[in-house]
Amino acid sequence: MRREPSIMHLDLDAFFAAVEQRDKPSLRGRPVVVGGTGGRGVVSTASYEARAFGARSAMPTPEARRICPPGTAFLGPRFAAYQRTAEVVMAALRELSPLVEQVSVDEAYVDLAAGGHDLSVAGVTALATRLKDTIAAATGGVTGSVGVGTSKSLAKIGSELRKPDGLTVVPAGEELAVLHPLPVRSLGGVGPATAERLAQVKVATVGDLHRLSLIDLTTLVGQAHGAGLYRLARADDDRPVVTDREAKSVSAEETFARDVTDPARLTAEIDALAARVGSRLQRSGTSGRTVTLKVRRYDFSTLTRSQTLAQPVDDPRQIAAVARRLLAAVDRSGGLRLLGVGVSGLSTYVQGDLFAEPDDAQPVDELPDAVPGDPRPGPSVVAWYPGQDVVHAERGAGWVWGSGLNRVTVRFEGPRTAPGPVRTLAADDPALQPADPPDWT
DNA sequence: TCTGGGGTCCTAGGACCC
DNA sequence: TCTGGGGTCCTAGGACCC
Repeated sequence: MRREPSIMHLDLDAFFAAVEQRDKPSLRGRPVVVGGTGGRGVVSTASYEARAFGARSAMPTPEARRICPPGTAFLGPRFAAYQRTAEVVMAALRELSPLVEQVSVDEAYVDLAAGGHDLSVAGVTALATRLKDTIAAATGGVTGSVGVGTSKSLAKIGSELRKPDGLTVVPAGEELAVLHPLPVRSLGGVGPATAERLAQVKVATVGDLHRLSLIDLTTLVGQAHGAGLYRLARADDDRPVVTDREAKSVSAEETFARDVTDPARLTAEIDALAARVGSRLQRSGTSGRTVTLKVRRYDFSTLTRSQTLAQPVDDPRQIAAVARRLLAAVDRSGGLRLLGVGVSGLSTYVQGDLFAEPDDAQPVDELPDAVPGDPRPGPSVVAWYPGQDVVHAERGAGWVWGSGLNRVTVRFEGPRTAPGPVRTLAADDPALQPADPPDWT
């Protein structure tokens, strides 16, 4: 918590719908719902006119169609248009301070202390008022709600307080007076499950929360979460505004219009998802070691299966190969509603001869025992080409294709643009060397 | 005519290592 | 033939956010 209200939070109002109303004047003043328009779609954003009829984000679109009047516009999203508009807004924020943290397309924090501003209440109020005008003018009428406070959480709560087109400055010293009457759901990190647990011990407002001990709170909702809420209830929040965070995972998923059983179709879907993930990884110059498959069954039960590889991947074919194997091990009877493919454990792509292709590889019979006669399996990574070439060969996982005991089929990493061939090696091939001789002591 | 898609963070158990 | 404890990695699931 700072001594002056120097953190600003901006939240664009009903953003997707507002862009649609800006671009299509006939929609202005009318209920607009943006989101999936199919039978399994959900609402991304409802305009305020549509909210008056009960339409909400995350509501199934068919339900929104039931409750909204005739004449309501149901539109699929145009992400490129939203992105372009958001960039105009973010540029306006960067005029205020170099420290801008974009949290999503339509939301950002600004550290005003890094911008050399008058941080009095009057000063930040005038600043925020000018900003709102600037945004409306630059975007052609999109409005935003602004909160300014002594911490991120107070700024965010401030921007929620008077929506749409609102402005709230929480002066230093008034944090608890603002916070305590609010429902616990106002705090970031309190969703339906946490609110329900808190309700069971008669905690409804942040003020109620303030009366719980740290021990009670962590017992109720867990270590990290409890400690975080304990601090938030006291306006104790020193999280900095950070310019850019590295992505930790990349994923793509798809809900099918109707449940899918056909194995060929499922394979094709996995390939398509892996292609999207792989190309995004390659475009961002990154790759990751853990491939995750997500499956939602006909009954909405959802599970994930993941595998961590010896080396990071960004090649769609490799990602797809792992995802397909993971899918093979899950029960698909009854049909699948959704498939997803993700890559995590990201690292900046390692360039160079590490991925060069070996020019020779020969067939053989058996993997070496790590210790002759010892029944325990050898190390999982069985082979490295001397020098630059890497062989991924893991028993029972990774790049072993054809898991017979007597031979191992190994995929050689090729250059990024052209993955190497699949070959079969034998254990007495001099190229195969245990990477890490085990130490049984 | 049920419940998207893209993320982040946390927890818990087991394996493994020292 | 008795057995601690900490740390890290991996997997799976859950809560939450926009």
